[in-house]
Amino acid sequence: MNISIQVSATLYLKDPTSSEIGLKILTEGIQLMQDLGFEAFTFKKLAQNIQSTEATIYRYFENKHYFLLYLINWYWGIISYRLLLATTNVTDTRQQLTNSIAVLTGLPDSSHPGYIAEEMKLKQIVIHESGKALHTKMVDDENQNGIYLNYKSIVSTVAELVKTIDPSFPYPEMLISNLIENANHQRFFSVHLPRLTNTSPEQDAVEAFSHLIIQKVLQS
Amino acid sequence: MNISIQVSATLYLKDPTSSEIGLKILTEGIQLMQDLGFEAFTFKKLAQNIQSTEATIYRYFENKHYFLLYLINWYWGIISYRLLLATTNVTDTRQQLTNSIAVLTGLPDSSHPGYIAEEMKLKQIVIHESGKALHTKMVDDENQNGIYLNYKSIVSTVAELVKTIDPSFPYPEMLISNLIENANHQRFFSVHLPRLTNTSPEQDAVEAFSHLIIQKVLQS
DNA sequence: CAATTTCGATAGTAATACTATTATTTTTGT
DNA sequence: ACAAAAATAATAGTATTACTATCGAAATTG
Repeated sequence: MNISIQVSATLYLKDPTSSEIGLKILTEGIQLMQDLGFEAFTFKKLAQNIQSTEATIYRYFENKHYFLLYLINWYWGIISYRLLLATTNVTDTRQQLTNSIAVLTGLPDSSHPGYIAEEMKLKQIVIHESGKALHTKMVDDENQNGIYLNYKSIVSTVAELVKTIDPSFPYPEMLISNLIENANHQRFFSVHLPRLTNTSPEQDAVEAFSHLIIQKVLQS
Repeated sequence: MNISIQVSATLYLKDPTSSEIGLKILTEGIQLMQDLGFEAFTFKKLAQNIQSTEATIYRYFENKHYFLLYLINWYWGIISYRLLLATTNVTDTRQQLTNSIAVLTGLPDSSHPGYIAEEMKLKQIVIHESGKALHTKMVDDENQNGIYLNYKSIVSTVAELVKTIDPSFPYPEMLISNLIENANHQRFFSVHLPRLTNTSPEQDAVEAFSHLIIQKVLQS
């Protein structure tokens, strides 16, 4: 497992990748967050799962809100890395954008180089729980503390590609943040509210939809 | 205040529009939900605000999750009504779609006929809290109980317009649910994470973006 | 191997999300 | 107008959550 991905230090009290028990908090915590959902997830239950105590987990993370932010940040760190892989040594900007859209809206493929075992679980957590992490009264303070830098930098980087391809397009950041959020939403809908979408777990159409939007909307 | 808008009866134990105190629960509850956010909102605080007791509110709503679902359902009921107003007596399907997109992604205008006082507050609640209502482990049960019918019917109705205009477009429901969700997301970003978007509270570009997408993507 | 950090075990607190009981007030049917 | 029924206020109580505090034992480190 590769946890050397960059996660903002303001998200933890003690680096969970620095000890055995910290790593157990992460791996079991991801699993439990997925199984129970954010609301039912507690540090007490996690402590029982790793045969430790609440107090120990509180030494690593301020509370479960920060724990969730850590996981989401970790996910976007992985995506940043994937974006880099998908665009380096690609000379054509249009191709760079196509590859980036594939990373942002497609499904992770375990045959990819640099595949990270936890990625699928983290993606599920992002799909189901990231709204609860973002839509709080603390969002402005957290933004000040740099907690969304990973995410903002991804949107900014890909929006730059859009600007290069079509400098006349007036909404590059909105377009990209929309495609990212939409991918997660539609995958949630496909499982729980299928009449709201045209994609399904069997026939995933999210990436195709995203490419179509990009193709139709940008002039080059 | 017009509360005769249709809200699914599975959302309440006793109809809050049927009594004085029920109406106070709604109007003060909307305000408090907006002020505190879903996490900090409690029935105890609401009871204090309306000079009543927790037990009374529990007679109307099972818990605060259902109360939030009620408010969101109410909002989509209002939007349904607006959609009807915006499309009746409009003969051109393309114009019907344009008007519908305006209702779904534009800002409510108090000069509109049938303006409902609570609408702006409800919209804010939808923007900030609806993810927390939807992304729970109970979503499938709630869907079975018809709680998302208002929302699904809106997407379905507008997607039909898309199908009429361009029968070859493969993702009508995805397109519409995306534009709806995106409008709320971008308005949140514009206030809290402005680098993720190209709209601002002063210069709202969400509706323009939505029209642009529709125009570029559909062939007619 | 001494000093320091880390951890486990236990206890405790304030707040939350309810449920229950009962007396009083309000509403309703006739 | 009045008895019966329903709704409400007041109060109390419970289980769980989200922490904080303390302290001795174990592990790590310099």
